[in-house]
Amino acid sequence: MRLSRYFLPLMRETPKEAEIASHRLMLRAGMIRQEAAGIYAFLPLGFRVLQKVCAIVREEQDRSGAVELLMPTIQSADLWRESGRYEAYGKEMLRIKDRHERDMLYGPTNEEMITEIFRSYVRSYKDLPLNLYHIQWKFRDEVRPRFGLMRGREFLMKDAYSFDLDFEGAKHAYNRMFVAYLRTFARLGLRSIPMVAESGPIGGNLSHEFIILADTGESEVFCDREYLSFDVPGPDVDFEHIGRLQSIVDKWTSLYAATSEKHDAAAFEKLPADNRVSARGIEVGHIFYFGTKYSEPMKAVVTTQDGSERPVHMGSYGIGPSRLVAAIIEASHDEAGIKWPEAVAPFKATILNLKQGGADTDPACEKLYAELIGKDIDTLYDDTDQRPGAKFATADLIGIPWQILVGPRGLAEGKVEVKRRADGTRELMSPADAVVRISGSEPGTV
RNA sequence: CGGAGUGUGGCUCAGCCUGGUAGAGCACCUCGUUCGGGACGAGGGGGUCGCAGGUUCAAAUCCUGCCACUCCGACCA
Repeated sequence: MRLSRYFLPLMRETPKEAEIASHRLMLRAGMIRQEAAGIYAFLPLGFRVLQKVCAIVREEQDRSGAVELLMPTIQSADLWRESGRYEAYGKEMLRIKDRHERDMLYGPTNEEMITEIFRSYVRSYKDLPLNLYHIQWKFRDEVRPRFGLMRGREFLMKDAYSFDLDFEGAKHAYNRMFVAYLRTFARLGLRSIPMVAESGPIGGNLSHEFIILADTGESEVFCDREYLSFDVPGPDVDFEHIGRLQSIVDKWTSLYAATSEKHDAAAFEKLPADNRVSARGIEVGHIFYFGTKYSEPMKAVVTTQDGSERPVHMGSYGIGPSRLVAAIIEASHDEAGIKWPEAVAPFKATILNLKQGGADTDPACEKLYAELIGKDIDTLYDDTDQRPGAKFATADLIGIPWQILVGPRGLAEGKVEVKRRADGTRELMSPADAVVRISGSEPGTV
């Protein structure tokens, strides 16, 4: 992409409403625009990142055995009356009437609808287990939206719903998501820690929040330092193997980790002092098992082997990709701007023509640009007539991982300078070596 | 929902107390000079001062109501 043809409305000054780093940087980098309280448009740069986050979420959901579909944002109130939640949900639910005065709503979540879909088609225990998910916009009319995308009213959510014959099956479904979440966040360059969350009406311990540590996190969290060095399951993890999956989950739930609501100060004090991590955290995922809470009232039943009917055991599993975009920035930025992990960077590389219009720099940039595009590397070519300093500032602000500086000084020796945004390293190399270096760089780490 | 604030050009803000022709910096447009860490000169465009009512010869400024947004607290991917 040539910057001169792109739509990248940068801001040099910080809009006064933005208090936290991710909000400030997303506005300054031209990623989002607020349209109303807690409601944002994704501008091209922000949309690219959002799509990359979604792609990774999707890949890991698919890998774990979940099946994607897409449900609508607008739902009928009747469905919610069946589950009893229409009255219970309160003012957070945006209620709408259509032209025939029918009660509709903008979905804050989809348990009812997925249960309705499931019960319409599934009759036999042989069709289980099943996990259906979608990535769709949600609306929750929060009393007080804040922190930009971190706590918006409209937000993108990946929500998955599992259906199993019994508790044992549901537990395996839960474990699949547990491991898929560990992998998803790791691929996004984040270290997530599963923390015990409020369990549903069924009880037990089958509810976890996935928290990432960040100084500007919204809640206080406590955990054992050892979590920070745990290995994340690799891409070859066998999601069908009940025992192996369980042992991974057991390991990741063996140590102390809790949000402030579930914090047990006495248990925490028993850890060696060096192991006590007390920090701020951002919730980026939440999984829970809720048994037959919806399947019973909504009659989502299957016929079992002995011919009887039984309500299915369900669980639901949420990740907020739009919040994740903000969370990644909270976890990785500096004074100059965002430092994207390569896996989600809007562009992998940028070429900065330090003398636009120069007899030597122009053709050198064009050649580099063509080579990177030829290698299918997302590249932003800054071909504007800005001064070099402004180009550096732009590249740093929007956080492109690899910056290729093409100026007369280097070119005189047949070199360009390659800078890595995440760690600030710089190298002088030939343009051909720069292309090789960037195309061969390790993705997924900061 | 309780508390505290803010609305003046695209952005950051001054002007309001003490009413009298709407300002600055950045951004934008034109020309020229520049070009390795947010350039310089000259010229130029752009604002129903959130909305409605009131007071006044006269309202961005004073009064009343409304709306929007932000921040702090209780709730949530």
